[in-house]
Amino acid sequence: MDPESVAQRLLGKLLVRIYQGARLSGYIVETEAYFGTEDPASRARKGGNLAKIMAGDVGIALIYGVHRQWLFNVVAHEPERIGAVLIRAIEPVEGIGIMKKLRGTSDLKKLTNGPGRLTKALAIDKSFHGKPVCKQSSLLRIEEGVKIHKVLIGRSYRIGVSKDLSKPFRFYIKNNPYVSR
DNA sequence: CGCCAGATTGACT
DNA sequence: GTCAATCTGGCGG
Repeated sequence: MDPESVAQRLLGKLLVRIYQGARLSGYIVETEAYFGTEDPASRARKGGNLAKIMAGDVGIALIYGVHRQWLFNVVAHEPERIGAVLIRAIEPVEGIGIMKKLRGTSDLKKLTNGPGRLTKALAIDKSFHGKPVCKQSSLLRIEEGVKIHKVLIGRSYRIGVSKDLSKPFRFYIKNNPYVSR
């Protein structure tokens, strides 16, 4: 399936991290789709390891490091193509106390409302790079969540990229307080 | 191994 | 709103 469709379908799903035996989780409320050579904002555009992973098996975690943060993506694309979905924000559900400790803040609204923030709150680092997120046994996985009605899904251009495509590829749940700024 | 751009965040005016 | 710290990844030498 193409990244654009997957990005929308991931909204409302539960992102689960098993951390020291405890469940940390949150509903995915904001995503962005990234492509291959035709996407000026994608690092896969220039080839390299990231492009290889983005062209490989779907449902694999891709951890991308930038600005001293880890950004969490899931590989998703059609056969013979390149693509991934960036998870930009989640709504905290389980293990909120532990997440606050990992993030070093008690402000619930700012706990996971950004790509770098949610990886810190869930203790996601490069050790998850290349690991599957669709397996029940995985320490980092995506489970069924709540169903999001189509009319509640907003769409905009991607955030923070210097050169975007001519079509908006950011998706978020409208009126949800946990989407990024 | 050095160089440089960048999918961010948090502090400060 | 503005600004700079800080490090990963790709590439050239």
